Amino acid sequence: MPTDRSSAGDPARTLALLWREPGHGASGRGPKQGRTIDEVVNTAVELADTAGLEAVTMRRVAQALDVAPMSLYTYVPGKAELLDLMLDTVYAQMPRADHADRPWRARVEAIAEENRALFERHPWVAAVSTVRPPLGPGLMGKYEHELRAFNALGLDDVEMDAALTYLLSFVQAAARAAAEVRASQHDSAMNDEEWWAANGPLLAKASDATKYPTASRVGTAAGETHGGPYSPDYAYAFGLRRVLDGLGALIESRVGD
Amino acid sequence: MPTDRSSAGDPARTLALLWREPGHGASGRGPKQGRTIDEVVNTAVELADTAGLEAVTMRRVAQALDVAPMSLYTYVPGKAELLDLMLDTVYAQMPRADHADRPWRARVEAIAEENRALFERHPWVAAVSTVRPPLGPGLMGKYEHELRAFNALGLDDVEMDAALTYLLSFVQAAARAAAEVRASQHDSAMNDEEWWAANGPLLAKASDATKYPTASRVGTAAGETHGGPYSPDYAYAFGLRRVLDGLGALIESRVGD
DNA sequence: CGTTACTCTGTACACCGTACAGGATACACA
DNA sequence: TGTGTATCCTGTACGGTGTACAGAGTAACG
Repeated sequence: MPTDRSSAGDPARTLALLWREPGHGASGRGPKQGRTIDEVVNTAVELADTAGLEAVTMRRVAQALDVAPMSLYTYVPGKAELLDLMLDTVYAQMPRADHADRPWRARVEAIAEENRALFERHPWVAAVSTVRPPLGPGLMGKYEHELRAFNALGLDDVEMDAALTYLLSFVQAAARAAAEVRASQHDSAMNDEEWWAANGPLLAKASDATKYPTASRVGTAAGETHGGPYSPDYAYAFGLRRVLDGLGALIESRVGD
Repeated sequence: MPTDRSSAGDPARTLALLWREPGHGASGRGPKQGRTIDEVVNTAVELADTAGLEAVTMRRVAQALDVAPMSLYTYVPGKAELLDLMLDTVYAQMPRADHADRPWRARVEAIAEENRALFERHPWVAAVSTVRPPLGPGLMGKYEHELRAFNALGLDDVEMDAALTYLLSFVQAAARAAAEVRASQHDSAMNDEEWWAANGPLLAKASDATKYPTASRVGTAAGETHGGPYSPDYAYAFGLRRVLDGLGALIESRVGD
């Protein structure tokens, strides 16, 4: 359930919020705000971390801040912009250690790991859309940092962006799948093994192995190996190697390295 | 917004529905159902195709069938199971041409294209979760067909499953991104170019290019090349080459080919 | 000191999935 | 043939969502 992100509403207002420009209530007239934007955003992030993105409702955020729901709209134009601010905040908190002296594979793998850690600490991030990202300081710093991993590899600017997008898209897809697995185990009250045990026999009866020989052989082998129909960890490890090899084919065709 | 899928409720009931087992109202007592399950599912699919997944509500599906909303619950245990049936239905309609005589790259690329076509005809499919897929005839046929592309490449069963999962995950992520771009252009009343034109200058003022030199250089180059912040077509073409190269490194390490 | 801009709040609306109870229907069986 | 009963269909209702709107209170400006 990727929740809606800003893109609606006034882009200028959204940018001003992201960069914390003083605007809006700068005239000073009227009562001061009882909370700060950062308190609102941090509360929402904590709520999302502990209770999931679907728990981030204007009413619940307001309740956590001990404020009436409609008061939030004096801090933020709407929920979409709040999500933008949440995203940029967690982006800003990511580590930015310099990897310049390491070989390119290690650099790229480090970027992947940093993002994997982000999705582990904030699983809800995997569920929100990242086309048209929130152009705040958090994203800019992240983008700058991550692009550097692709420096001096013989790629042109457009290819650098594409390579990074490709890498991040893989990590996000893996994290999304992992989050979906966790969610399905949580709200179905039966874990993967139980589900597999309950569905396997029924499935064998309904579909016969003679009609889908490859599928039943491979599916059974994979299911037994992973202890369920899908293993996020294995999929990430397997996929990351392919991603690195795929980028390697491009990079090594450009520079001897 | 990946909507919830079954996994809740009785797995046996769901499987019986997917395989169209006669069960449930088989006793014949009472009035006959005025619609068929297929009518319900097909109506929901059409609704999703033309108006998006968020338009698929029990009320709207019922209205399209000229039936009271609660009547749907005599055909289907709930919305999650309806989604399972929708998914399996569109899976069943995918082409299954035999690619056995073509080289492996062409086979794998054909699988990618078939899925890309699926996501183009039914954009909502990209938004629903595929861990714990609906184990119906549609999915089984698809799985069987797609696994064959990885036959005789020296991969063991677990690797075949992982390779296919990796490929499909890429295509789905690309389709998701494409759908999100379309959605953001649709509901924000401004297309990517307008958004870029509106945000570019503001962004340049807020963030300065000296602080994010790589980001602004690369971002500008990519934005100008794609006519916006993200080009789904370019990302797909770029990514598919990397995916094939990455799988190639694995495959060619197993068999001389 | 009055005006005015601003914060905060309660109420209300349209929508969602679906639990529940009751009426209509048509087969199974005495 | 009459009756019991399983099933279909329906209307109403509940708790949830984001947020539009109107009003009350507050503090700085002219």
